Amino acid sequence: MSTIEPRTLKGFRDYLPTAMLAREQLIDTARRVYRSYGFAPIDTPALEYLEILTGKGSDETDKQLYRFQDHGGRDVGLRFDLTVPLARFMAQHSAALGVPFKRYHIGPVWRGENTQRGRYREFMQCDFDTIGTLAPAADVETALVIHDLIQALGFSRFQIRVNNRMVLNGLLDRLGLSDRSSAVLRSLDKLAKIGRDRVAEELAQFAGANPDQIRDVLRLTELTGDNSAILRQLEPLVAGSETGQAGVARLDQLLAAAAAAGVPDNRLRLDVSIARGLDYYTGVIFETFLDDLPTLGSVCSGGRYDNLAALFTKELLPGVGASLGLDRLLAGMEELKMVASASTPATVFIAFFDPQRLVDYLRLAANLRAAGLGVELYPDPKKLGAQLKYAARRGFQTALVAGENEFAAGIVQVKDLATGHSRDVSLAAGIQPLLDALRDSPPPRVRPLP
RNA sequence: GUGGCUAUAGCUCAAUUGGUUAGAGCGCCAGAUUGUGGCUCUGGAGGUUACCGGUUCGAUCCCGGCUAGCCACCCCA
Repeated sequence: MSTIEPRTLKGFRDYLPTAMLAREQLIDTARRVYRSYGFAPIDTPALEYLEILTGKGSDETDKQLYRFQDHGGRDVGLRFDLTVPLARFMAQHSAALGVPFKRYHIGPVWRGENTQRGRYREFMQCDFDTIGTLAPAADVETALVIHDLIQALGFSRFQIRVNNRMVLNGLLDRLGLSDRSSAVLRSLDKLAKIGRDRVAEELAQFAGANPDQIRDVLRLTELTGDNSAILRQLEPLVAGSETGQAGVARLDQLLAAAAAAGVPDNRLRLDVSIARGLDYYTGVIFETFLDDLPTLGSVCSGGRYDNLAALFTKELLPGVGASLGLDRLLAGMEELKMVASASTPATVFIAFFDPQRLVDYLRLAANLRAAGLGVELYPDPKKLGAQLKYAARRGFQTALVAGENEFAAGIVQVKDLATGHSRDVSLAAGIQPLLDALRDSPPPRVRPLP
């Protein structure tokens, strides 16, 4: 009988324990950081009515939607991100929730686009957003969360690039290009990659800009210096545009506040050429790049969107937030050797050494688990060497070895699997001395870069 | 979605101008005086050369298709 070839769809992946432990640890870290700012968890369905999802991001995102008819003939789609479902969610529940509402949402999203390193068709996003306030404080807080998050995940060399759509829109308004802003921004965004000459070409070709307009847009690319220097050079460029000036003011405020809150200047960089992001962004925009993997793309992006919920309700529900691309970040961390090779979540290994003592091993394991430790008891009374090898491979921190001699003496051998050293701990006075011996910090599963 | 490159054991790679039983290292399993792993030694398992088809006396090798991965475009986490 022939077998079915086991395989997975393009862009979809299996996760083995080593990868999954790392994923779960990243999720735990994100959850901890989000909660520390008061964001509360929500969840929404993977599947939405198609009309909820279409027309929210851009033409491109509509093309990438996984869509089909369900068994009842309804047109449905898999969510493309977590922000559009949030807009729907808020329109439905804002009365019950009240504003401002801060939520985080961790879950998979699906995009039917071509795959590459760090680009998958199914991937996990970890969003946090603040809904129902236009306050600059919420923008600042978004930057702080991104910073705390990436740092908590073990990175020290990264850059959050920040810009504001109002600055760009104000400038384009002044130049009479606002009706072609998407095309202009798309070209401008490629600056770092294709250079200013080709940006100029594209501006003429795709945005129909005249030479004067092109020259003025390209002035944006000539800004140099630190954040405050760029701000000063930006001011004259938006002079006369109320929107543009407001945008510069908000950037100024954001950068000053973030710096005051302890974000180093080199980690939060004003970059007027970052423009992309989905069409729904209206204010501040964030993108986060790892210094050591600049080609990986942004691992945490977001911004302010003041009109998104307007598609679902007449109520004014502005929002600001960002999304951590967990799977992309993990792909980067694997490349940077930041992912530990442990494949067990437990730290304590108990060797099944004496076949007559199963009950004693089980009791010991139970006592340690009751104290909050992760404990695995080997199922077979195999050769001790083989058991220790198994334990070391899996990444256990400590092995407990007890045979006839130890039981007779009322002790257990506590073996540090990293160093190979072991010592005897008495069980005569109860489990506490053993717990003390095991209390040493558990192995880090993700190593920070030097 | 478009274009290019690639595809051999769990992983990294070999295999003379297409030639018969496709190899190595690492890993895995089992041993090396019946209580201690990471070093060493021995043995073993594991491949319809991604899959389907074509050319040929004969295909891992040449051709086509398909699937997947990577790169660029596009876009994005």
